[in-house]
Amino acid sequence: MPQGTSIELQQSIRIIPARQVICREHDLHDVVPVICEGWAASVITLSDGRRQILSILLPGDLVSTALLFDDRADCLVEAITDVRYGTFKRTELKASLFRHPDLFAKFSKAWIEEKVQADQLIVDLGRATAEERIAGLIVDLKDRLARRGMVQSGTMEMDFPLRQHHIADATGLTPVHVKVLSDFRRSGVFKIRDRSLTILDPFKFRSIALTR
Amino acid sequence: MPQGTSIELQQSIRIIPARQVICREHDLHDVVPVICEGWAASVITLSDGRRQILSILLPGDLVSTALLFDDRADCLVEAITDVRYGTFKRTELKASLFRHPDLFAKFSKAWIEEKVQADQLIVDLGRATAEERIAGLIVDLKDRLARRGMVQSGTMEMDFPLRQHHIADATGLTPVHVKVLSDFRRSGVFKIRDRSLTILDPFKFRSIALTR
DNA sequence: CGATCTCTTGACGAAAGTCAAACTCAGTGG
DNA sequence: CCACTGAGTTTGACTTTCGTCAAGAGATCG
Repeated sequence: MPQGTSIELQQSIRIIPARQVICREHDLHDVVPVICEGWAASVITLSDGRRQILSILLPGDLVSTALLFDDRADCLVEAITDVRYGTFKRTELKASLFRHPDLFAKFSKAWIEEKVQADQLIVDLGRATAEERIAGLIVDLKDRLARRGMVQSGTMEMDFPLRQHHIADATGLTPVHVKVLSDFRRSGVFKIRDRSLTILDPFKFRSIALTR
Repeated sequence: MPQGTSIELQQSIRIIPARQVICREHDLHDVVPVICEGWAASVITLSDGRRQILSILLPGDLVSTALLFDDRADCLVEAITDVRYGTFKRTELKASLFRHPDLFAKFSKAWIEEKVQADQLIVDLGRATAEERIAGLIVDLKDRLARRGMVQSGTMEMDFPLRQHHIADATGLTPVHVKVLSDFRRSGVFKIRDRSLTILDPFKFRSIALTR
């Protein structure tokens, strides 16, 4: 969200290798992390090992807008790829929010965006079939990457570092049941190779995903 | 959230009978509604008729914190019972948010609460069984009602105006499959009668709901 | 090179959905 | 007072979707 947030804010940069934890559930933090490079995921882990990904974080994403007003993280944040992220001091960020109305506007937009994403996921998990969920996840990622200029406009190709267990955890399915993926590939909707996804039939693809 | 929000804010009171719409998806509003009395639900409707309840609104609830910064409602709000609600002018409310730090604090707390609720629902829909979802819904309602002093402390009895289709829409199940309810009643965990629910075995009940 | 991830497939079972019928319970109007 | 209606609930038989388990085949990485 904070492209062009060139205000006087200090931020320190950190790097985390793939699969490592960026912040833990119930940890206390005086900083707010923002992803600069790589993919991450916020995930809830249940006592019996079941996992649910709440959101996949892409470059430019604030880990959670709630962290601006609460120092207790409410979920685990894991790096999917190697991740470079910056951290803003909460007190400073909060203070400058009041001093800079345009920053505040950007922030409230990020928050609404976050809520819309969450609501969409609720509908997907509550009412969509396995096909619809997976198509929905990929359409969503494609749109968000496109907004960042991270989809090759000609070939519709993009980075796609997700493992099947990521897809399963994000869609509420099991890794094995992601055999729907194979069906998609066989029917020529998209292809995945070398951690990279190409959409072959954008129209058909979007028609599978859930429409409101 | 706004108990004790005794600032100079104007609010007009409206009344809506059960089953009527309080605000429609994509409607534009210059006011922010707050439930004063009765139960309501924010719900997403898909083109083919599938429905998903995003949240059940109880007395004292802001319909959505996002409405403070966006005039476009992102979901339908329906009255479950007869509902009395107040409406604040957005511009006024927003302005006084900056003038009154304690109101801002209350508001950011409401927002975090809203996000925690949404995340919990995501986990329930993504990873919980039918039993766990229904128990989770009821435990959640019980806790929220208790915080409002709306549960009889001795008998653990509370208003419960939800129809089975509400429960189904809230848990991502079908009305018929809510036969799990019958199982619960048979096994003596709670009873429902005359739009009123009594928890008979609180401990067992909470142990069924999903624990993080 | 093992050792660990990762993906794929298939057989089987469990959970949840669909369809249909009967029953309850308020209204409602003759 | 009594059919008539319509929404809501309950039940059972049957189908579909998805999960579980297990095995094997590539990857990938020290």
